[in-house]
Amino acid sequence: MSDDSGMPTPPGHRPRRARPARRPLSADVIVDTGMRVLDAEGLDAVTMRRVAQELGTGPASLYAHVGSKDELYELMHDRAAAQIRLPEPDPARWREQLAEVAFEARRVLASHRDLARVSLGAIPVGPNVLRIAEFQLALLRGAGIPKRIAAMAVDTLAMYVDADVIEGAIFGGGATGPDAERTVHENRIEPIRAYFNALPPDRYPTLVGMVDELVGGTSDERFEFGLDIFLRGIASYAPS
Amino acid sequence: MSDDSGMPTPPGHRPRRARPARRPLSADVIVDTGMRVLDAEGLDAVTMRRVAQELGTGPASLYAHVGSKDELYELMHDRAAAQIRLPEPDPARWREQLAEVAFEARRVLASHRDLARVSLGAIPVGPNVLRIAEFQLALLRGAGIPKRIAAMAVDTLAMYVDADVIEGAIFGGGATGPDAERTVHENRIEPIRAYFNALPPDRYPTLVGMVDELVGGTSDERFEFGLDIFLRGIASYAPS
DNA sequence: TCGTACATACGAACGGTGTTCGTGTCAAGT
DNA sequence: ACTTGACACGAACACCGTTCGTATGTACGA
Repeated sequence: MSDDSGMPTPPGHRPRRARPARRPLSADVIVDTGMRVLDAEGLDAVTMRRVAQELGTGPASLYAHVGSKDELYELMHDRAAAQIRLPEPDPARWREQLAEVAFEARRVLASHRDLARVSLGAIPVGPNVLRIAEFQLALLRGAGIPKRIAAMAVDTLAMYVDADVIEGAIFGGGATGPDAERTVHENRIEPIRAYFNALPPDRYPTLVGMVDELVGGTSDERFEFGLDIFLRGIASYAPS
Repeated sequence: MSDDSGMPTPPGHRPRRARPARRPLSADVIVDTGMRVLDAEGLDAVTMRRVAQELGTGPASLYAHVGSKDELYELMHDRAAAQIRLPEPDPARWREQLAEVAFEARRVLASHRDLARVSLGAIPVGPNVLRIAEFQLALLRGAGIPKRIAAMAVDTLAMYVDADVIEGAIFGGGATGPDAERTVHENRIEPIRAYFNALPPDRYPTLVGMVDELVGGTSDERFEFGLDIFLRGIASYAPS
């Protein structure tokens, strides 16, 4: 990436365009730019106009390479799914490996702000999301889980990961600084605790007696809790 | 509801307004109207302008009663939660009752199109969603489930219901007619099956061998499957 | 009964959105 | 050198959430 800003136009070099040597537009650079905006400002900031502006052009230019905003979102989702690393399959350790993949998928998805909103309720079609599904299905089938159960398990597992990331994204909000956790706690958690504590105890007797447990649990704890229950349940369908 | 359309204005009755005897605007009628639009055309159709138009006024008038569109959405969500019927608590049947509530919540949420998108990732604050939470917590605590586990369980359960309804909403789309199921099958399921069948078997060997199981399972089957696993997992934390 | 004060209603506008159309421009093929 | 076809993009359309200032009807005090 050379930086020619500040250089005057050489004489005789009639600029062939307003922006000389324009970068070739393509679906890839559009998705790239979308990911940059996403990571910096969240999914709602990823608009056609914003991405076009970032590329130094207008929104109409994008539609030659991306069918619609939703299609761009799906391409971004598959791009993110490409970052999910899969271990070498080891059928003997299928439960551990399924948990590994779930954690890894959660980590990657959560690292891209609220991108998970796209994947929840979207039918997996991209090559990378299918790659994950194939891995999980192979693991389950290798463990002797029936087809019907394996199919439902993969669906439910993806749903669980997506939903958890979405829930986590409404807190964090994306600010990942050194004292981000403290700020989040003060600004988000504390008001909720106060609200719950102020609830009428005669109407919600059990709830007000559990405020600490309700607002206190870490997102990681809750994820691991649900994942463990789910995997134990699946294991009950395995032979042996 | 009388119908005075077609009647001329009686002489001497100067209309006090352009729309005589205007109905009083209030948060309640705004939420009512929002629910009507939601049920008819889906959440995306519920815009400030659309609701205002339905009420024969402009969008600015709504802001005297509802703080923002998001607040309207939350009010609508709580209104829907009011329709969830809870059984008489019976601690001895806590597992069955928890399943009952989950099914009932799913039924009600699904009957309002994609309203579930609002509730996923929203902190429960409305009186009606808190009423559900209180019921579930009381049931779990009554069964001897530890506070920490019970808190995570209701969180996860609500998340599961919401995510399932959202996933279901991208199919159905809301069209609930006599032959709706057949149409959905032809227009949505069949293309997906075709796409999966056309996938390269060398890259996705396990997946292409399970197409029927992947696209075939009913939404109800899958929900019951996950719910059963989850409740069995929770039960393992109960004493006895 | 009249005048005033107040809460509500709302027209108009601001700055944004996704998407389409028609035109313009470039580079490769003949 | 000329044609052709793909791509870029300015302008516009029809929406969106939200705010501001003004108009209006009602209730109340004098």
